[in-house]
Amino acid sequence: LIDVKPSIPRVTVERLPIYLQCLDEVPSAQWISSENLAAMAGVNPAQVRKDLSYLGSYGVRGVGYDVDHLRRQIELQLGSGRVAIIGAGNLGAALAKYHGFSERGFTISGLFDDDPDKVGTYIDDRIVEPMERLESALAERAVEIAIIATPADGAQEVAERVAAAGVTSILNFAPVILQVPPHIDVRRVDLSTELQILSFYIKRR
Amino acid sequence: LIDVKPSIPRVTVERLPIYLQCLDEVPSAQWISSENLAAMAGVNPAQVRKDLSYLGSYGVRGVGYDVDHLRRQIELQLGSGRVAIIGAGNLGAALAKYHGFSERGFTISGLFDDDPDKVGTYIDDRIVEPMERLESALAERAVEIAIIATPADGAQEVAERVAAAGVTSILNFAPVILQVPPHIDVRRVDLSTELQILSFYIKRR
DNA sequence: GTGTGTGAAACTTTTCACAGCA
DNA sequence: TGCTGTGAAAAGTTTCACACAC
Repeated sequence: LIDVKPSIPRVTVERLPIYLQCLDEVPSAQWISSENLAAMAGVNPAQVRKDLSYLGSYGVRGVGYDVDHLRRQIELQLGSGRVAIIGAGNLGAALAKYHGFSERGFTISGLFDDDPDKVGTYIDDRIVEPMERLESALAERAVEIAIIATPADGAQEVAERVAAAGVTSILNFAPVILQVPPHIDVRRVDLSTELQILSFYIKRR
Repeated sequence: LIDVKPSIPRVTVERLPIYLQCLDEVPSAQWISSENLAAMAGVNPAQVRKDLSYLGSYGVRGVGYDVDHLRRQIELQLGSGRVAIIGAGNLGAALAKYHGFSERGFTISGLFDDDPDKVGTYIDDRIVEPMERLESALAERAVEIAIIATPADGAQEVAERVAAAGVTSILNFAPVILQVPPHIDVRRVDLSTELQILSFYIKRR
């Protein structure tokens, strides 16, 4: 047991998508320095170099990073996958119509709702399926990520159902803190929370 | 110059909305221990105590925290404010219809779009206003936070316009990294980014 | 010369552990 | 006795600064 930690720090993982987004604005077949990329991403150049060094040594000293190669390496780490959206209300429907997911390699493989008036209707050529089919559909289609876009009061139950169906990653838009077993990975997106944080700093100027 | 830092750490500010959300699930006129609140929030009890101690000493030794009092204190810190939504597409419209903002004390004081077909229409009894009126409306209504829900290619320009109009806090849903002067506070919500982070950890199990 | 890769230093955040108060 | 408030230790993160490769 000599050394056992080649793993990428959590904070670095959270910055990789930012670098990828910045690289999209740079022409292919070009080189970029850590200083330039840092300016685009709004971070320190040393941070860029350290972050990218976790992926391997892809830079060239005296030159910088090959934009295309770097983009491919980051995409390789972050990957892609099959997602299902649970809840076809305002937010769920907006997510179903959003095409940014597929640009990043994610496929929407299901859209579920418990409202009988919505089930069977189409949102942007994607049919709304009944909640009864949730478990079987997730398993059949090998869905890896569940997006919870239900109202607050249904979210916990949905989380338990998708977890029981074998999904281990959840993106939660419902304004509740989900209680899940430790092997389930939850990320939270809460709109009011973001406004509250901004508001905190407005008061302290 | 003896001591000059009573300020609340950034990470603590980001957790306060979580505690507030947890407290909403607890009956009023009750007491809660750091251990219970920590379990609900998914953090360590010592962290809860340290976070809350930055707000002052509101706990009672041997008993815990008064739920109502704690809720009021956190709300006092996080506050409320007037927000405008720029972009009335899928996402902007969903945000305009979302009632969670007002439950947390935020008022939507304007919804703007540059599509002449949308201007003048109503989304959930809120009228869509033309982009020409953006600056004057933000100033007149003393808007403090701008929510950018435009496509990627319009976002940077919108950020510059709202900044020029005096708004110093931006919640950005467009999938670009905004370039803004340092006194502007930007928070980013990017759906693909969240999926990519989840996907990274799926690959490493 | 130019800009990466990386140890070491500085700083931030989390967790421990226990004194102190109801 | 039970649980907070908080110094001090541990862990994690950022930044510096410079050797080294192109």
